[in-house]
Amino acid sequence: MEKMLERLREKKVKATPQRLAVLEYLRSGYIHPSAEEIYKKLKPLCPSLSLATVYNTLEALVDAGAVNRLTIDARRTNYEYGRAPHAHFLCRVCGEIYDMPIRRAGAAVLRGHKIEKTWQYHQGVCRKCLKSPQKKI
Amino acid sequence: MEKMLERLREKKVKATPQRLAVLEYLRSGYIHPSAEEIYKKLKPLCPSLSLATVYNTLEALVDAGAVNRLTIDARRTNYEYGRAPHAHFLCRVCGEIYDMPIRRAGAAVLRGHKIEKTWQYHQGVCRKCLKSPQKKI
DNA sequence: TCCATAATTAGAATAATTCTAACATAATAA
DNA sequence: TTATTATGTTAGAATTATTCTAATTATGGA
Repeated sequence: MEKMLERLREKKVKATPQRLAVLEYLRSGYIHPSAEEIYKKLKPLCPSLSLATVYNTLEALVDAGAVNRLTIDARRTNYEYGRAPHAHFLCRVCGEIYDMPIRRAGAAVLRGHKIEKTWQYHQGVCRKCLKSPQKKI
Repeated sequence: MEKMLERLREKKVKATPQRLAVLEYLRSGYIHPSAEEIYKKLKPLCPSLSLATVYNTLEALVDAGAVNRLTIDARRTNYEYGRAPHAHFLCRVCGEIYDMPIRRAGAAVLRGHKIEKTWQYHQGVCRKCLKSPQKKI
């Protein structure tokens, strides 16, 4: 946690109570909540908290590398504490997200979950944008 | 294309002009448009087309296995023609999506694109839902 | 402590997606 | 073919996740 605070300081992200609450909540388990879920969970503990702050905070924490943004579920964006790289599994019945080991694609059962589809997503800067000096990268 | 029509017939998906137009558009290139983009492209060719139909059609085509739904970009859902499995790359500067070969995670340059982050997503039915007989799976 | 900057807040605005209900079309039965 | 039924299409309204706005408040450094 101390390391994380240092990392935030380096990125000029102020360690406010709201941000620490969000970060601590994400760190508290292998969970993948949406912004709304985080807000509902923390609101009783931090009554002044607003949903906009949760969104702002998540953005700041993602930018600082402390939190991962998951786009596995088209209905909402989910977030997790930034641990070692791993894959994710979304249940198409209940919507639950599970952590998974990274592995090659292919239908199978892994950790008891029936895998029906697999995607691999990369993000970065494309070759066009790498060449165009007008946009800040 | 004939194979695809058969597959649709099997799934009881009627081959309407709107559906064929969407499928043909997706098949016409290695493209990853959003519902809105598909609508704007096809509206001049098919003036009665509505955006709701594009959404309905995409849902039917995804269910039939003819089209893939991509959740790489949190701002919108993208779609592609169902070809052989491959990975995707999202440029964080311009938002363009590129097809990529499947490979192990790790930062690198691939096809000229600078990869900064990688995710692997699986979808299916989780072990809990596999066991619960009340929900239809 | 004071100050400048950055963060928080509530509520309004936006935009992607889904829903609704009327109408149209296609498939099936008679 | 004609009638019947099921399915698909449509426009516009509704919903909902997310972003924006502008006023207020808190933070960290001097």
